[in-house]
Amino acid sequence: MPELPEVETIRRDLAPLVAGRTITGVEVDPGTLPLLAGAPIETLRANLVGRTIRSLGRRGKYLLFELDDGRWFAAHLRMTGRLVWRERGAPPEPYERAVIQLDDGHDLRWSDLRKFGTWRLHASAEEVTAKLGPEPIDAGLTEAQFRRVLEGRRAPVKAVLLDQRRFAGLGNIYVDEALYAAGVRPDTPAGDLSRAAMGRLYRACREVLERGIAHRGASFRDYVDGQGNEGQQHMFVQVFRRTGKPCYVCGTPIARSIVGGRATHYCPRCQRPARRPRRAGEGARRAG
DNA sequence: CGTCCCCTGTCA
DNA sequence: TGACAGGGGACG
Repeated sequence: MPELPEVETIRRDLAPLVAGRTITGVEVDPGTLPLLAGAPIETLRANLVGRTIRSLGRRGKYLLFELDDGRWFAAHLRMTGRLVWRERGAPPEPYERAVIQLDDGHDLRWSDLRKFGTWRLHASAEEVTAKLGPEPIDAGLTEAQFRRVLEGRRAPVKAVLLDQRRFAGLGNIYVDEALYAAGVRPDTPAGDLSRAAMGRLYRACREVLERGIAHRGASFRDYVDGQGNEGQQHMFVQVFRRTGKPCYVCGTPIARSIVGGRATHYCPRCQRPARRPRRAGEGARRAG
């Protein structure tokens, strides 16, 4: 469910509420096995209870609790996960699967309809982020570095943008929105994009993520922020789940297809195929 | 790389 | 009843 803007909104909500708090209890519904990826709940509890939370960070779509023993507790909400701050004794959230109790009388309530979310304890922050690419909104990510990730790739540009090892934080909503804003067709082989198109895409990725944060995330279905409230970004999308509705720019009906295994929405007129088709003999080239 | 799968619910 | 759902890991 949540992509970078949604996770960042939750982080900003919860960070001041959990920083400096000590964890006094951890309860997990035993029916929610995927959450711990096989690790015994007793082990997790032993490692968390008594620890004080130094800070709450985020990398890509991971929420990262920095603990006072130097370790990091990483939570990933996957499709339907929620994490909200509640007073102890408040009624359970819908599909509540786990509770982290804090020493100030509040709980972090973890709910997850589809049970895809994951919790894991890491020895270092680097261990969490080792497999993740840069975030498109990283201040240090230059346009040239962005292009380098796309260059030479035969995979659809949408698949490259969704691959968290290439770039961290983009998901299905923001990728479709970024490709629309850049005027790029999602199934274009990434390496076929012109330099100018890559530049537009670089800026579009940053803009859609920043706009998503400004609107506190997109609540199409399950997402809520750290207080349980919906975001606003779903009211501003240009193409995502607008299949058959007119493009806001040219009026052409928004098309839907499958790219990278995901439902994909685009304007067939505003988003042109690559202007730089691959030449003979270029087909086998690959980038590292 | 694409495909299947995890799980549970909603919608056509 | 079947298709589909803000994700990602395993597989071939």
